Amino acid sequence: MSTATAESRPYHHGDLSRALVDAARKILETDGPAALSLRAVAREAGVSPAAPYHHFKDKAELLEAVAHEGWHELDLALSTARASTQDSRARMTNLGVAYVCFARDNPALYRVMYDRSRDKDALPDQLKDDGAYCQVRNTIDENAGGGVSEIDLELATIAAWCAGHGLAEMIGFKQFAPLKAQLGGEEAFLRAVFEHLGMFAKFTATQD
Amino acid sequence: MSTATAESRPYHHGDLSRALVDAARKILETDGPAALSLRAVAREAGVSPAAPYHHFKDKAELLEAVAHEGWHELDLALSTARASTQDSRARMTNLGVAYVCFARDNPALYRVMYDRSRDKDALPDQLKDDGAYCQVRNTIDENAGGGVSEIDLELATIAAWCAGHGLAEMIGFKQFAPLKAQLGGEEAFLRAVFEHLGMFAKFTATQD
DNA sequence: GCGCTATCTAAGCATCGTCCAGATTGGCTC
DNA sequence: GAGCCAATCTGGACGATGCTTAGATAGCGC
Repeated sequence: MSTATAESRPYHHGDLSRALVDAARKILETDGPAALSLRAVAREAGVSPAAPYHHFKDKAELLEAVAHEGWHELDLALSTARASTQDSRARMTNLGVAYVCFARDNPALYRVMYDRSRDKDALPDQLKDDGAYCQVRNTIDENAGGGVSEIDLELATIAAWCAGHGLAEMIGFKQFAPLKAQLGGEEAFLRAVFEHLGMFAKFTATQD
Repeated sequence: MSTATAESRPYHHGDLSRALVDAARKILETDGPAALSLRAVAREAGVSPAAPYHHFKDKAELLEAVAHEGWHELDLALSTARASTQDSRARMTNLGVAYVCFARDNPALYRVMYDRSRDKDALPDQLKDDGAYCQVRNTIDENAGGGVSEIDLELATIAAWCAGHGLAEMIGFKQFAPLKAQLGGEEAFLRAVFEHLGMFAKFTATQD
């Protein structure tokens, strides 16, 4: 038959790549990373288990596409945070808080993003050029007034990024619950930790 | 037959739990986390695929045992690092370097350790009482001369731990290679990042 | 309107985690 | 020392997974 039945999709989907990525993200949000099988994605998209292989080489390549979207959305979140204040010290803390909040609000997506990175032993390349990593570096540079050596700037960015990632992975840990309550909520806890990090102390300590 | 053939083990292994954990660790080191199936572990231990279920409830419980050993060994590594110098500032950096080096030298084991933690949304409990986390907290307390509030001490420990974990997960990333070369090796790179973190700046900045 | 080719399905393979029924045997009781 | 219980281990099975292959379908350029 040339057209689909009332229930089923037409034989050719139209935009399966897009639909598969959307299905994957829906499963991630709903059931978490453990439930994210290629077959489940195909099921969610209403398509046979083999169909995805015409759009992605394997499961890893699908996850790569999902991760790519995640990094893009993280970019946006950091851009917003960076523009949120004029105070150079607060801006840096806001950036950190925004980073961790993104991970907290999209835990499964964030996990996929970093799992892919670890498999490749590398962060996505676009981060360095105009992405989230670049935003952190620029913010540090602005805070320091521009007179920082390239190597110091890079080290400070790495330090900040690692701290943010570590906190992002652990923000939900049960052991932190009492401290969060004591400090008046999760965001207050986050700010306190970031301020304790004293990162960029090298550049901003004299302004204290 | 009552005894085993020349090739095979006796019907009852004797200490299968131990052998299974060892087999799992061997597979982790040799082939990485992706190759770590329960069946492969059983194969490595020379036992049927169902045998492990008489010693561990499921695969997760086996991994839990592996992770437990990993945390214990991390404790030892940090103890050694902590005793390596009298200088309070250097001691803290040494602790961080030792942490990351452990992760670098046991990447698959470290991954299992944290994967288990994320599944439970908690670090292992013994860390708080007399384990690695406790060592970091004590070292910070010593550095600060003891006059730190409980809450500040906790925040600083969390900050340090998160930074260490973040760096541990990314130390192998390709993007850092040029910087490592420029600084004269991986350990020099590590020290530089940790010093840039300026963590505990709150407690030690005045000693600069 | 024809055919090329991208897209999709159906069926199958090896592997996985887990369970069950039954074989084996170490160690306690008498 | 004999006998039995319970812990341990095997073989086989089930459903699910990632991926491949052969063949069905249909959009699109000519």
